[in-house]
This record gives sequence, structure tokens and C-alpha cells, in this order.
Amino acid sequence: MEVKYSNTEIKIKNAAKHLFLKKGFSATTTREIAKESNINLALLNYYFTSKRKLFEIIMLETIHDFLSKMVEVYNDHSTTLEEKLKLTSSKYIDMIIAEPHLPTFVVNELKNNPTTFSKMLKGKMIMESQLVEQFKEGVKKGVYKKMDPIHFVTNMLSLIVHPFIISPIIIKMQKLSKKDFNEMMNDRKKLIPNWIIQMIKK
Amino acid sequence: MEVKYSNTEIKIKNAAKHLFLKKGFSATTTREIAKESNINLALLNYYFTSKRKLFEIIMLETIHDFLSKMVEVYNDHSTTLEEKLKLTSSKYIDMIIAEPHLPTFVVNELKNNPTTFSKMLKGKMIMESQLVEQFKEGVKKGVYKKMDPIHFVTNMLSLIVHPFIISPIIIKMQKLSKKDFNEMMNDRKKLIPNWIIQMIKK
DNA sequence: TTTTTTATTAATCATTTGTTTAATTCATCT
DNA sequence: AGATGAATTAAACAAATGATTAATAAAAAA
Repeated sequence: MEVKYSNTEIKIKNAAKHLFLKKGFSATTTREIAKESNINLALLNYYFTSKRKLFEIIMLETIHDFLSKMVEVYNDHSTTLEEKLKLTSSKYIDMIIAEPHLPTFVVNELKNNPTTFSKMLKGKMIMESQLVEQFKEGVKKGVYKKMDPIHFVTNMLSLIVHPFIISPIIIKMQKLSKKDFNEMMNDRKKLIPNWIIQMIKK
Repeated sequence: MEVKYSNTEIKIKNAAKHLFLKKGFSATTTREIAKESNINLALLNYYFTSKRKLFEIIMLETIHDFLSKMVEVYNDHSTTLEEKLKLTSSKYIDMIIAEPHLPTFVVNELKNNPTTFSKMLKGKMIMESQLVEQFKEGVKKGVYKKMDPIHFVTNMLSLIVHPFIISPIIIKMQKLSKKDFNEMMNDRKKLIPNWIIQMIKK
């Protein structure tokens, strides 16, 4: 499974990932990638055949990383639902602060190529995870309100990810610096789990 | 302020809006726009000078519509906070169901051109709206928990808009049809206000 | 060292794409 | 009807862009 990359291949991939995440597929040119990675233009096709192929490789890797980082948390058997909420918030928020272009990139891929994404997201990955099972159990026991688990998952993801997507609005409304904004997101690591608990608790 | 458009101008704008919202600026070609609007290619530049100018016109109009539809609800003096939440959810969700590409389009513009967007969003528009004032008052009276109003607004927007953005994920996880998905969103018109009340109520 | 394979380069090709031009048609006004 | 200006068209231009080629340099194998 492990593929070894030469030095130039890595340089190309890094530059391409940076540009594709920042500007998207169409707005990124092969010459830009060549320039940013300090390689000759022809090497892009030499190693990756075409711009499209290069994009697909980066897209698959990025989304794979993104998904796999999460699934481990969802399926941890040693933690409570509340702990999973905290871990999920914390991990997601750290991940996006480290790579701010990730959400819009994923969102656009989702729109332009929903099937590719779907193939990577095994159906059971989330909706049959330990997290969701624990929620269902809580409902059955009468600890949590009756609620379709899809809303539970949707709300969790929305509260975590969406603020980053609308960050320019938040920054404008509150006159924040980028640092201030990240601090606000860090605050939400603790707040979101509480809000969700309040939403679901009877 | 009112600008009158000729028939061809309208045809071009409609096609352009459709394509720009669906595929974004870079991935849309002038020839596509000409074809979809059944006009000669040269007429695009004849009426709109350039592809970029045409895009900017459409972008400004779209975002203006988007924002102004909301502000009236936020600032209605005759409704309670709870009613405003219901109206907002309902209006937003209807709007996005009617124009599913709107969220990602706005989100991308937000990223690519945050200043343009900022100029349109008067600072006070949301954070000094009647909605937020009512929330602050509730906090002061001890009816609502102490919470920075920016989180209140952020959470509301997140719960309403984000599900549409990740609709391919939801559709995959739940094996839904497009119609099923819209029904799920319609359900949320009532659910979201309740969830938010639970989040903020003491 | 010599040979062979791999990596790199500059130049070029073939399309695509945004835009313009110059000619023609259409509508409006006198 | 004839003149004038606006609208429309086909053709072409120039720049950008993804991709390829053929030559050279570097590395690996013999």
C-alpha cells in the first residue's frame, strides 16, 4: 500500500496541494504549480501524467486523511458519548485551524464530485459508529430526547465546521483578528459539547 | 437605482448566474454562457464588457438579495425572539431549497473576495439587530444563559445552512433521495428553533 | 569505464479562452 | 422611403494553458 515518492514528486505534490486547496482546480495552472515547487513544467506530466490526475491524487489523500482521523474517535469503545463529543470538537477544530482551506476544499469536491467522496465514506462509518450507538442507547433509556440520529450527527458537524466556513463574516461582525478568531474557535471546543448535551438531554 | 435590462441582457444574466453558481467563476467559460443563453458570443462583451465584470454584477446582486431577505426578519419589532428564530429558519431553508447552489457560491466568494462581501454587510446589520438585542435582554433578565451573542448567531446560521453544504454526505449516510433530503430540511424548520432555545434557556 | 536507464530542461505544439473587429441586420425617427 | 444608431453576427486575434518532444544531464548498472 505504501508508495514511495521521489524528492521532486513530493515538491510537486506539496505545491499542488497548497494551490488546489487555496484556489481550487480550475483557477490553478500547471505553471503556477511548477513555479511554486521550483521544478520544470514538464516534470508535472512526467510524474503525474496530467493536471487532473495530480488533482485526483491530492484530493483522495486529503479526504482520506480527513475522514480517517475522525473515525477512530467515533469508534473508541473506552469513552462516553460526552467524551467523544469533546474529543471530536477538539480534533476537528485543531485540524481546521492548522489547515484553514480544508473545509471549503472538501465542500467543493463534495459538490463537484459527490460520487468520489461517497466511495470513500463507507456507509456505516458514521451512522453505525460507537458514537451513534451510544446516542441511540441513551434515547432508548430515556436519558436523551427522541431524535433521529442523523440530526444529532448533522448538528454536531454543523456547529464544529460551519463557523470556519463563514469566518470572514464573523471576523467582520466582531472586528476580530485572525488570532482572535482562532481563540474563539478554541473556546468552542468546550462549548459545543455542552450545547449538544443540552439539545439532546431530557 | 433601478436599472432596466434589455431582453438579451436578461438572457445572458440568467445563464451566467446559473453557471457561475453551479461551477464557479474559473470553471465557467464565456462560450458556455453564450450557448446556454442562445446569444452570440460577442454580445457578452458588448453588454457586460468582460467576463469578470459580468461575474461581479451577478455576485453583488445575488449576495444583496441573500442578505436583504434576512435583515427584515432580524429587525421586525413585532415578533418575539422565538418567532424570529422560526421565521429565519423557515425563510433560509426555503431560499436554499429553491437555489441549492447558493451556499457554496456565497462561501466561495467569501473566501476569494472577503472585502467585497464585507462592504455589503454593514457591521450593525446582524449584531445590532432586534434579534440580538432581544437575546441580550433575555440574558440580562436571567431567562437565558450568559453567552457571547456571536455564538448565538453563529450557531443559528450553522444549524440552518451547513446541512445543505454537506448534503451529499447526509444523502449518502441515510440513502436519501433529493426529495427525502428536502423533507428532512423542512422538518428542521421547526426543530432548529427548539434546539436553539434549549441551548440558551436556563 | 562504458552502457543503460532515469531525471531534467528548453522549446514547441495544439487547444482553449477571453476579447475585438468589421460587416450586416434590425429598429427607430424624420 | 431614407437616414441614423443600436443590435447582432461570423470571423479572427492574442494570450494563456495543458501537454509533448527531443536533446541533455545525472544516476545506476554492467
